[in-house]
Amino acid sequence: MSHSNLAIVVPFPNRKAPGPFASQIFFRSSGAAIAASEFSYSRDQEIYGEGEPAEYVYQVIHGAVRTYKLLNDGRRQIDAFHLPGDVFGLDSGDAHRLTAEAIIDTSVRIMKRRTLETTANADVATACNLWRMMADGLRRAQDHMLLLGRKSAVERVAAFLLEMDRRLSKTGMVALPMCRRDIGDYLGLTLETVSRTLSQLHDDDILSFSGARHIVLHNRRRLEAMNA
Amino acid sequence: MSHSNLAIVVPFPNRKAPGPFASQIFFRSSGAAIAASEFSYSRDQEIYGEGEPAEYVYQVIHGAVRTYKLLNDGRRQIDAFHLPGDVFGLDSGDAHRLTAEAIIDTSVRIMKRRTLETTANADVATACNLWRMMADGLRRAQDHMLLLGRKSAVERVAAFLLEMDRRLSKTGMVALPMCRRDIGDYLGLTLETVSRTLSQLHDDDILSFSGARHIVLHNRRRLEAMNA
DNA sequence: CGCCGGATTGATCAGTTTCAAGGCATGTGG
DNA sequence: CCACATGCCTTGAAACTGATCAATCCGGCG
Repeated sequence: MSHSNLAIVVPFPNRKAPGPFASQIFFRSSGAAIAASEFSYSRDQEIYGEGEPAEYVYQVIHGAVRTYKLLNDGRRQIDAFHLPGDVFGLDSGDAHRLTAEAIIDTSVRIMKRRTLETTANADVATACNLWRMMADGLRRAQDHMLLLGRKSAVERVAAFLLEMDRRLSKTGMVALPMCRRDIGDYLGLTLETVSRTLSQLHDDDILSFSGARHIVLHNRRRLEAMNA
Repeated sequence: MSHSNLAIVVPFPNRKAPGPFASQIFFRSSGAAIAASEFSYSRDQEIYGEGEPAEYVYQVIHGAVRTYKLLNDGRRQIDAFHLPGDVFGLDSGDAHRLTAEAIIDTSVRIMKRRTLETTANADVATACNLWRMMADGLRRAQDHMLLLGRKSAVERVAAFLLEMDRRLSKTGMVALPMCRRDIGDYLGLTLETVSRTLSQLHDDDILSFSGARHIVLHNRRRLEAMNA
């Protein structure tokens, strides 16, 4: 799989983005070609650190990745969860502005930034796709600022559940790769508040559990109404 | 001034960005040319609304602009304040995702998105500048998510003061164009909390007032320490 | 079977919001 | 030129939401 020819193609440009930097990257034998390799990371392993030179762009093959920022005293804000198909590490000038870690065992495809830049300079389609991915990231960040700045705990958790349902629900079941603390650090809440809110939604028959990380949504409409 | 030839040029690519979409746009007689016009808006006038087709990109000439999102019940999150030189309206695919309003009487330079796109397709320098502006916006959003999700009221206000000091302090005096409510809606606080926090910083001799909207910072180091 | 990390739940606490009153500056009209 | 109206800002007191501290509890795994 490594060192194959690669081009960036967005299969359905008009479809709603399924997640952060949502465009899919597919292998293709013709057209602009970019060398790519596969890498694997185990649970909690760092992929890159804030401030490190940003040499590569990544696409999740399977697993899940969190990107975050820290304050001196350890407070953490998770910027985004990256799921299979998502591209991350594209934001960044010379240096990464976030830390990226595997949430669970994860494999990624990596591409050299420089190669990507060169390709984008020559190939308008590639440039457009990169632009679209960047714009998606910005849109997500803007929506998330509204959540962090103005939504209540229930509204945040409802938004999170709907996002995850949309992005990783296969069989009507949401299988969360991340722990309660990660969810809290994504939503600007404590893990206890996340847990309490989920329990409350369970009591209200809006969802049910099969183990803490497997959730079935029973009433998306009510969740959407809560999302404000 | 209207319908002059225009090209996007970043004067000091390596300098720290002074604000959102910080690159400066200058008139130039040669090189890629884009028709631009000037427009004026009075205090509180809407420039564009969320959901409207995004036909233009804007650059503040003088004045100040807020871009924000609303929830159904009127809760508001201000995404950014745009000051002279700043470009806004660049995020957006076909439709604006934010509402833009003049905070005070404001004049802007407008450029057609399509023209800009066409130019960017042909001119690598223009494309790079657009990319840089977009990346700056994303970086700002990421920093702001950390603030909204994890910082205390004092830390938020300290961050705001340092940002405004950097961006619009001429004579050591920060002349704020926006009211306390705007500041609150930017920082995810109420206007009362903003006011109380500023009073507290005044009591601690970190700043002084010449009227509510003219602030002199006396101890940037302490503010920076508070910024966490 | 028992261990261990993660999750839940409870009780209390703190920070911020909310509600309410009053002050100050600006500008307008008498 | 002054009085008053208006909008913004400050300040106070009380209420509330979510955080913190502290036990369990549960489930997956050795």
